[in-house]
Amino acid sequence: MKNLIHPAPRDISLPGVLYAMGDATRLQMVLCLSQTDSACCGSLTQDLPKSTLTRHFRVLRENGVIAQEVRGRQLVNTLRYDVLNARFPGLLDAILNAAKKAEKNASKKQKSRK
Amino acid sequence: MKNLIHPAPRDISLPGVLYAMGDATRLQMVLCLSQTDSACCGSLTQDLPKSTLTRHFRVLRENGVIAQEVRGRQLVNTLRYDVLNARFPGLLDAILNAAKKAEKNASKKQKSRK
DNA sequence: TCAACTGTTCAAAAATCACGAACAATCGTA
DNA sequence: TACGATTGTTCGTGATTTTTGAACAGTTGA
Repeated sequence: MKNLIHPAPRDISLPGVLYAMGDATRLQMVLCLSQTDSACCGSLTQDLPKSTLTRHFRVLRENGVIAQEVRGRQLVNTLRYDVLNARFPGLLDAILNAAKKAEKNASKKQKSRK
Repeated sequence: MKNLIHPAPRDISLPGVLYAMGDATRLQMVLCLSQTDSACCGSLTQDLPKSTLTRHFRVLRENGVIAQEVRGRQLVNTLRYDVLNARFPGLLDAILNAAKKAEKNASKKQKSRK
């Protein structure tokens, strides 16, 4: 019933990946997936309406950043780590490291973007 | 007369940087600046209207990716390489390397994003 | 079967983006 | 100084994208 489109590795574009992660909410999602490998990020689920989350996950998926798999009545999201790493070596780690650092700083003091 | 706002290094946000580069045109600009260190990218200047270029450069500047300096009647754009590298180690190189590779592939065969 | 749960779709409002036209500042030259 | 050419900005409008609530659809467990 679900038609989840995932781009093939060769169809993952660099601007697409950067765009997908160039949003504070989505970056948080990716960071969360990289650490917990869980289906969903509970902390975000509480803050934003469902339809907004649906869209953010779709953007991440359509740009090749995550994979989504139907499991029962919920969707399991996983970071396409190996695929991304093969296609853009070092990129994901650099982003994740920077995001982790930024998160640590933010925990001391609130920050906003742009 | 010009009021060119440049964020301080500590105010450069990761989502902001990714967002700024998450656009094919702007990524091209950054790649161009990384290679030629010239004021402007001639190939782009021809394709897009001036007002659009103004906006793209502004997005890059306001998100801390480039610096703009008035020199006579033109603007000199430079990549804030050292600043970005200090703040997000490895990130810029990973992006630039990926962009270079993508550019090479694109030269054989036309590609589009998203 | 049915209620709870998870997520999608749809539509409308808000925000952002692209771009042409008019404008502003600077340079070189007379 | 005056003027034309050059370079880039600002503004307004239409197009596109994003957000979000409300209604809907599929799955699970009792």
